[in-house]
Amino acid sequence: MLINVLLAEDHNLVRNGIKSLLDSEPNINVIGEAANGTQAVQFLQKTNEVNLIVADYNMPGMTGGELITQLRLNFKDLKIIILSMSDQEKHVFESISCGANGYLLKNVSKDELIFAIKHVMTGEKYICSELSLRMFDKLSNHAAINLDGINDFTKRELEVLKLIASGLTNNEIAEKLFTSRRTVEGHRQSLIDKTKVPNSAALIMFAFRTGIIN
Amino acid sequence: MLINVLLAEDHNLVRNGIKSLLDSEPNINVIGEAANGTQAVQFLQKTNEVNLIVADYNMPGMTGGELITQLRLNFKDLKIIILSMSDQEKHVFESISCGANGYLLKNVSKDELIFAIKHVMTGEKYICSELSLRMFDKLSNHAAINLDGINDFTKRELEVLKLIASGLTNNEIAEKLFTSRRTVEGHRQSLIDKTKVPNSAALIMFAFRTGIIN
DNA sequence: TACGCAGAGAGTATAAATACGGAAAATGCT
DNA sequence: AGCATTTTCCGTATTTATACTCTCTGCGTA
Repeated sequence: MLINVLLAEDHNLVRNGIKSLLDSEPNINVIGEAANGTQAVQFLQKTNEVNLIVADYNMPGMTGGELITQLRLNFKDLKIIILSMSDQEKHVFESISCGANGYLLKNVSKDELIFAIKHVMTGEKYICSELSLRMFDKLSNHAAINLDGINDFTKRELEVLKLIASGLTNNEIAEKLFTSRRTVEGHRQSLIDKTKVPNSAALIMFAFRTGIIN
Repeated sequence: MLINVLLAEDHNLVRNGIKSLLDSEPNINVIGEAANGTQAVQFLQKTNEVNLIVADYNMPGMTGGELITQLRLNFKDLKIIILSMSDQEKHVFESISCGANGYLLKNVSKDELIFAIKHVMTGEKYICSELSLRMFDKLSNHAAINLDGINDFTKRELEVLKLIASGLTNNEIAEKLFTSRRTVEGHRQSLIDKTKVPNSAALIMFAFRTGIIN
């Protein structure tokens, strides 16, 4: 199965490098190149042989999100892999939610790029390993503290904690729980004491990190 | 570069299947097989030619975590890839934190298995794409609100937001930023206004969910 | 049964956050 | 350069949170 690839990247040197990498792979054929989003769209309109586009997130003219949206709208079966220098989470989220099938950092290996292309062609999504591991770290940090068992809150305290997090004041919480404001304040206090944080804002941070809230 | 692999898996059929997959790959050589953790350790003690072990998480005799810990302790340079049917997060966390270099679900493709082996041999960690995407979903739930573009904070506001999150009071923040408490309060207020939340606790929640803080 | 202990509930006083209002400085756009 | 907008800054009044201390109740146990 031959995969026809369109390469969209504004820096000549980078584009040529990637092209030569892909050309050395028997099942992958770079049939077009573009230096910006507009060129890429024009190329796709001329021919319908492209299976997959590998596009830089940061190209002049339009943002990565705009490009993806437009591609997804006009070329339904086209697979889209975003190559980016940016490890900013919001770019990853934006790309995927706009319809990209893959998101790779520019420091991926040749092997990973080729695997990603083949994987995406099977209909799956792919996020590069480095980003995956970073997500893993983030999640495991949350989970790790949870296992430390420092936090033994009472049911009532947990109840109050969740209501604080949802933005209610002590008074409102008191009404909801049919008790007095002072009692709620007491619970809030013991939550703060137990977690050894200085105030409510930090309490929410703690609860979030430990996975009590999410 | 030839990679010598030890295959540890208690089900004969599965083990044979994986062996035939790997044998068809030119750079990978399955030099040993084991049906449980003990056999695997014995094999490794007899020869020091194994570069990488592909081991099932659930084998009789010892738990996955125990096996990994023991391998990591006694065979320092050995790369460890865990193959598992379990997508339970805690197994992934446990495996990686015990020293595994990779964690794959048993439904990975041949291509992904081979890529994972090569990737791990370069010294990197690898978690299979399906699990990565699941983590991504988890995190993107938090970040989804981020794309709504409600939040266009000024530099100053972001600075204040992070300090609030770290548990400082308005006064302390004021000192840190060489400004007055009233100014900080103003920033806090506009943060609350912009995010349309009722108070600071909810503000922290918002910031967390949108990925501004982590 | 008496004891200690932990959770729930509460009073008082102080510190801090929030609402409302407004002015100077910086910035962006013709 | 001129205008509108945003950002930064601050004052006063009110509401809310925090600190400290205390009682009451249920529960396990010596």
